Amino acid sequence: MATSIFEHPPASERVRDALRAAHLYYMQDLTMEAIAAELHTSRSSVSRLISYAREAGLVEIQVKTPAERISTALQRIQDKHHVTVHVVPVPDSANEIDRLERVGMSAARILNQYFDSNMTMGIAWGSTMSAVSRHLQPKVTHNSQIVQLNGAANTRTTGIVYASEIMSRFGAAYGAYVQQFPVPAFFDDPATKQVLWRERSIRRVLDIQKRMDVALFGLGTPLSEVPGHVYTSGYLDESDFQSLTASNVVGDVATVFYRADGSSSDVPMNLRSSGPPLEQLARVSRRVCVVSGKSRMPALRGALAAKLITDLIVDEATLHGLLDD
Amino acid sequence: MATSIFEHPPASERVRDALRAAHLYYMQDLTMEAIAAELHTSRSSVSRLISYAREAGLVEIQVKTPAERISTALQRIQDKHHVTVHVVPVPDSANEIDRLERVGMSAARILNQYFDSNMTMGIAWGSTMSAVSRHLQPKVTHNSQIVQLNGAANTRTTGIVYASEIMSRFGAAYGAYVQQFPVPAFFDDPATKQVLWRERSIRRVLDIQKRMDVALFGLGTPLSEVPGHVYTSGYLDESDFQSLTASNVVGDVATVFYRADGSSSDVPMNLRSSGPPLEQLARVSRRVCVVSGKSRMPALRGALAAKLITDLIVDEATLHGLLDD
DNA sequence: CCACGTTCTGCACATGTGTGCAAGTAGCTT
DNA sequence: AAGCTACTTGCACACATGTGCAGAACGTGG
Repeated sequence: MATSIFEHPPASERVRDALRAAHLYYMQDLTMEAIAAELHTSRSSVSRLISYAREAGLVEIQVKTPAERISTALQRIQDKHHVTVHVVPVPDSANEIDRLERVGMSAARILNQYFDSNMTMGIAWGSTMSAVSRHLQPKVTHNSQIVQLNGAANTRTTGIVYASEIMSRFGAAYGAYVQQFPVPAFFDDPATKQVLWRERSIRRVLDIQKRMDVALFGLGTPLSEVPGHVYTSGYLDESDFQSLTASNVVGDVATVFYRADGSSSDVPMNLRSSGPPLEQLARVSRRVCVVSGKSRMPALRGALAAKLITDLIVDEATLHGLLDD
Repeated sequence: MATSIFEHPPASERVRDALRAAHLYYMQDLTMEAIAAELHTSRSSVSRLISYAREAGLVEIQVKTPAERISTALQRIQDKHHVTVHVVPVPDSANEIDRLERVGMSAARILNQYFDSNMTMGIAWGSTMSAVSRHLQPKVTHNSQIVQLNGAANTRTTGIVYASEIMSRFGAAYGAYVQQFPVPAFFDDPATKQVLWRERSIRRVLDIQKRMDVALFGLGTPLSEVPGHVYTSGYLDESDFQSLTASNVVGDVATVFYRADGSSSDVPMNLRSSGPPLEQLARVSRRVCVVSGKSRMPALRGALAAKLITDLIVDEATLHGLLDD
């Protein structure tokens, strides 16, 4: 009876039962009542077991759009940019907050198809990533890690709480090791960055970033009336904005800026940014971008032009704007 | 308003709505009530749409056993025979009929992970395959085909109705082309088989069989008190049974017999069988075997010894018998 | 234009599932 | 052994979903 020394019996028995209940429920279409009888327990316990199975990621549910259901306009976009588009249905009446929330939830579910054991996922931070992180669907993985793509400290706060909260949600959902990146989002002086980038502790993180299998990011935009987190929370000052405008920047990924044509070289701000150069990002084999809201459309067009995206998760209305090109 | 000339509007609009409803339900966790409001329809219609989405294979649900939950005994079996085992939970109290039904249902669901567009699946026939066929989960595929592995005619009937019913259920579930194999299960004279096998119409089918990507089969057993379909329905006569006994046969796959050690050469009956030689079967990249009931255990041991199986779907009780080796 | 059969819709009810709560249980401490 | 906390269980109820049925909408053919 005294078995608590082992990790197995207490929690593991629960997993075993949950697995069995889930199998009977989803694979054999038994009702919870019937399952309760088989497991010699009450129906409510079965309900809880199945909830647990879902929450623990023992059950995977996906909605698949048959290829022939994809509109030709969308097909053209996909072919042109070598991108897989996941359309998130959101009523036109929804406000930006709801929209972001729902896209985030869908993105979180879709993500589970792409992330698995032995993988490294790089993630940016921002309002979009925050939304995604709040809806992550747990999934058991081993030997996987999450690495932060760009620093979050700014002149007002260290940004640690905000970014690390996002990071740790990812870590918790996948049981992955979390690698933070404790540097400012932007350096005041490019030289400081150069120097710091030679530090071994920093290079360790940069190396992990270079080897990541999946990159997950939202898009920032300086143009919108509802700008991203970066543009409102003390990361940029007036001269920075002027610099971005002068460079014709339309958006950013992990605080690295690009123009409408997708180019990002010669943007002075990028020399001071802690995010990965976009050429490097483009070498990651899967690059998942989450976009919500029409205000991000110019940024999205630029990101597509820069070939930054392999998988795009976007709300319906924004996508429709894109189709009109 | 008059658009019924096109194939699109009538049925396709339904698919579109079903897809949207399913997405909102499974990916965004909305209640059917909320979805009804978004789609401007009643809650009951949404319930029906989502049912339809499930039935049409637009939604895929799978229960995944985390690797660390697999018992070491099972792990040993898997490693030894290079096989992936899917355990189907069935209460010990269940009778053989229920057991078969439930294993069949689970097998049908699992199968969807393995069969997709541009694939050819070979299937045997028998009581197990019949059970599987009755529970197939539809899935949209293109350019796929189902090919019958062995003939079904016998001295009493042409077996066409029985086997072709199984076949066509598979075809319907996957939208696949169905290739029947209109020959007897066993020839009276091996020479007849040799001659027929040279016919171009027959060789076409044999060629398709050789190129199949997935083989799906149950196991026959001559030993059981509850024998498989082949052993009870006029396929074999008294002398055939004696021949099998003399050859120490423990089971068959698609009416090709093997011994406990997995060997199948020198079994005279096989010269007259219409099924694919086991050496040929073993070259198929995925070979899914469905087994239900302890009576099939000797047949299962033999099939494992013959390395016929890459994926085994088996009820819990039968598996436990196997683990005691 | 009407009569007919078919399909679709929403209502009302039946069934199935989720959850707050109180009682019970197990492990641990004193 | 009693007392404590943390967790689990089943009940009763609230909520969510499935479905038979009657009427509406649609398409078809007379």
